[in-house]
Amino acid sequence: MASIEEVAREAGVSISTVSYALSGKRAISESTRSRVQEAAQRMGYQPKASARMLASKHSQIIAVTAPIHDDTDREAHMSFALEVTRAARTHDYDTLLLVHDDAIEGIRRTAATSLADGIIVLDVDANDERVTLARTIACPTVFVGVPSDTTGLICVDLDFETAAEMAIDRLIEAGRRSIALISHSREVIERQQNFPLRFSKRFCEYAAERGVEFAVIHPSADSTSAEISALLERLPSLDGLIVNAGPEVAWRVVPVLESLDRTVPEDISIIAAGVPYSVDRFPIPFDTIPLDATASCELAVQMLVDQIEKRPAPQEVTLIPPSYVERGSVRRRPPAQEGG
Amino acid sequence: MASIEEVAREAGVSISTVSYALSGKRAISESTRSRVQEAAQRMGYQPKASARMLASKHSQIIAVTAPIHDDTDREAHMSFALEVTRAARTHDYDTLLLVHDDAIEGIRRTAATSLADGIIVLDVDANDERVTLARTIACPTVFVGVPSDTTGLICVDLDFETAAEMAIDRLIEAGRRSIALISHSREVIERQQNFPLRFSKRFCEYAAERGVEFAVIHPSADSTSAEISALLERLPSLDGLIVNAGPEVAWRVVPVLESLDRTVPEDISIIAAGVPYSVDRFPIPFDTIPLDATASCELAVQMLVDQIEKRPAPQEVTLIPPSYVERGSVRRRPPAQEGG
DNA sequence: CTGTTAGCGCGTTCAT
DNA sequence: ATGAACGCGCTAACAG
Repeated sequence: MASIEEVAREAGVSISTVSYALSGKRAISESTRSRVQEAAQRMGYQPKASARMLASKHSQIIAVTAPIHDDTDREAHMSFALEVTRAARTHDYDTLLLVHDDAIEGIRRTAATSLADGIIVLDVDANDERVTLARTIACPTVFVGVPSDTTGLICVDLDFETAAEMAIDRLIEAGRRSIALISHSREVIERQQNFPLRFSKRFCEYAAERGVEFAVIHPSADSTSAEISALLERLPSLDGLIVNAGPEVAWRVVPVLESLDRTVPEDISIIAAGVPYSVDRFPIPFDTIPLDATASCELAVQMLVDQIEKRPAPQEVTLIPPSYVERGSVRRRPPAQEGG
Repeated sequence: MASIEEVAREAGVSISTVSYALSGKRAISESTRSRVQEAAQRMGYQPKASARMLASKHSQIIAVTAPIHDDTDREAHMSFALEVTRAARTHDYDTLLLVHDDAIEGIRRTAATSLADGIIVLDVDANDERVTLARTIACPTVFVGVPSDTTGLICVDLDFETAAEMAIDRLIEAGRRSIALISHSREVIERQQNFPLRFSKRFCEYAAERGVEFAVIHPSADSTSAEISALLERLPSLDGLIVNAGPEVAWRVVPVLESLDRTVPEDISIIAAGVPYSVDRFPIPFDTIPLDATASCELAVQMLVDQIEKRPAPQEVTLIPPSYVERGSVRRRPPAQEGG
């Protein structure tokens, strides 16, 4: 309510002195500074956001675009939005949520009106329309996720390729030789959400490289049981599973396997990889290569703020190295009797 | 990028003419208006948000506070945040997300700096600290949820009391005489999140009124099975269940009942009431009295915008009448053989 | 009734 | 440490 002018009067100094005293952008004698600060305190002075924005050319607002599809995991979405917001606050930014069906409109508008100083793009598809847009607007943008053409973009994400390798390595180390990937549903794949694609692509390549038998399925929550049954018919000697799918699917895996007379982790060892939810409280907790929303978002916000504040952002794509958390769903198997 | 001045020059008129032509707040001859509009279009003119805010004293921004606890249902949270955002856009407002641990700070700051024109409060506890704060700030506020003392507040929510009655009535109509409520976890209750309290309170009152046997349990996801077993020992003739709990609990109910040799809906009929998630794809879809995020949020935003734009908001508390959706989880039971 | 001039809102920052 | 210009759009008051 109180304006800078009233504070100035109260403290018996000029307006600019108040501004400098409070912002610290110029040296002010200790006595005046404290008088000013007390006056500001007393009157509950808060600079009007609009005036500050107009004068400083910074809104201290970051727009977050998170389009919602029917198949999006809202829980994961919320976690990322939450973490972006948290991280932004540590840099003194607020976040504007753009979840409208027309993401393009929101981005264009917030950028064109200088409502937002920068943009965080969540849930990136391989050929995301927001990619093209990001190149045309003059507003710092960071993608949490990696589209297929990253030219001129700044992207942050878990290193899904290495995660896939790591998961396979672990299973092979445990003596597993027939490994399947339970990937995301067909809808997600068709929409070309990119991290499931990247993960499954590298899974296939690397499994072939390492010379193990492998397969990929794309169940939805409803079809989990049927798809796993079919999988076991195709790969009767299946002894390793990597789960890179939504929680609804993931948490049905063990019950389904048990109904098919397979024990976990003895008959079949399981790793959840690149999943943003916690698998602690599953019937059998899975070894996990977590998709850490906090880490991705903090890094993304950091890079965005660097861009906004003109610190040069060095590289286009930053991949976060995966980590491995053991919880007992992978067990060493005695070497199979060779050749039957 | 282009300013109003450049548009004025391009169109060969004064700045104010441009403003009036674009805002429509005064009549402008058709010829000039179209010239102005074309010029604005051509130059991609968008008024700078900060300047507009400063001049108009409106930010066109609504702050949304949604504190996250360990036990909050992030999916539901996201749905509400999403719906508020959608609704806000239809009134030409954007939404600022306040999920910081310190909700108070966020509210105070956005209100004091006039960053936000109004505030939507989600996930309201019975004695929510944000209630006191809302009374002290001069910023329009609407609560989605009803705290215990609503003096001077504007609140919108599902009518949980009537929902409880409706669920009981339905079960009694179906010949059920021993009804339990599966309520939210103990953590939620201890935090005094208010709608579970309101629902279970009315459930007990009304069940007693109607003269049926009743009980309430508060399982967490992990303890669902154990708590339901115990419930059946306490109420061996249990034949009706009302579920007002999170999805993790809800979706375990049927498997647990089946493991205890109870069939649904024959032995035990079930209604999900006041839940914000879809129960369509449960093993057995439940009859539902939905907690409709869209309806609540649209109404809340409408009332907030009315307040902001000084249309008088008449009442303190607006309760949305519940609706009943049949999906086949309630079945009429032949009248029990009286007295054994 | 249409168009213009002028002043405002409120911090920030340069030049003195 | 201060006065004054500035950022940019809105709108009341005035003129044609």
